[in-house]
Amino acid sequence: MKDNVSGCAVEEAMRLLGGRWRIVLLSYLMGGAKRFSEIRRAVPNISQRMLTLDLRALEEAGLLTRTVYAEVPVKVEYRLTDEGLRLRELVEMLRAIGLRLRGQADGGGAFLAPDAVNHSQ
Amino acid sequence: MKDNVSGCAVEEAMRLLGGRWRIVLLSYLMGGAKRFSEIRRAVPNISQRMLTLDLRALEEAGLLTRTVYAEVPVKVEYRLTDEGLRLRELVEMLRAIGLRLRGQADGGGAFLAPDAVNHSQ
DNA sequence: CGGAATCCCTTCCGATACTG
DNA sequence: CAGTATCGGAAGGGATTCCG
Repeated sequence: MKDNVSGCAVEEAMRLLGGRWRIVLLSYLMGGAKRFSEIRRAVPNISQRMLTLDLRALEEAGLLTRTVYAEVPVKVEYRLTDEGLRLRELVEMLRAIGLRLRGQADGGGAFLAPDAVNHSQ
Repeated sequence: MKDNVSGCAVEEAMRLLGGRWRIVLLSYLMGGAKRFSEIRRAVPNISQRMLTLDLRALEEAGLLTRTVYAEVPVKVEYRLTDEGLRLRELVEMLRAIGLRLRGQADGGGAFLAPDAVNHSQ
């Protein structure tokens, strides 16, 4: 029996973004539109299955668009919508929190630094 | 061990806060220290079990403190630490996102529910 | 190239019963 | 009052294989 009175908005937001990878994907796409294989290379730890599922979920939520180019090798491009781009602040805040909770300056490798995310496509 | 090049910071943060209730609990505690039964009443949908587990996890992460008063009816008080209070901005942002997502929800049941856990002090 | 389908394991989460 | 213990279902997530 569902009773979303207590669920409040926070719960709904977490239901969309609370997975292991979704915010990571949003973070990467902050740098501009990417194709499937690019994302795979950038986020090697995610399985292909979860990448597809998460991208679809984010698409359905209106945070990104998926464009299929019917070329000979199929090309699919993912691009944040205006709505998705609004989450940049949230993404950076979560990253900062993660770093602070661990009490270190890991930096997470390449693309997660605030400025590194901004490779202008 | 895993390489974790793909966004360890965000992943770590989501691992701590990504559950269904934890940010809701933090949200409620933003209004000041509360005791166990108070939280239960404020967030009726959470099971006692999850309430205990989540509070312990947040305590272990240093986001709140748990104080036991050895009175006749035992009293336990939960209070956000300085570190926990820093998450207010994140909580507010997630709430805003949840509300916005709700407002533009397409198919999956877009009804408005009151935000019962809005204790933004 | 960018998936979809299948299988299987782990984690999350709720209900219930019991305790200091 | 504020837990703990135990069980079982639901959901999340990974590996592999097949397909247009």
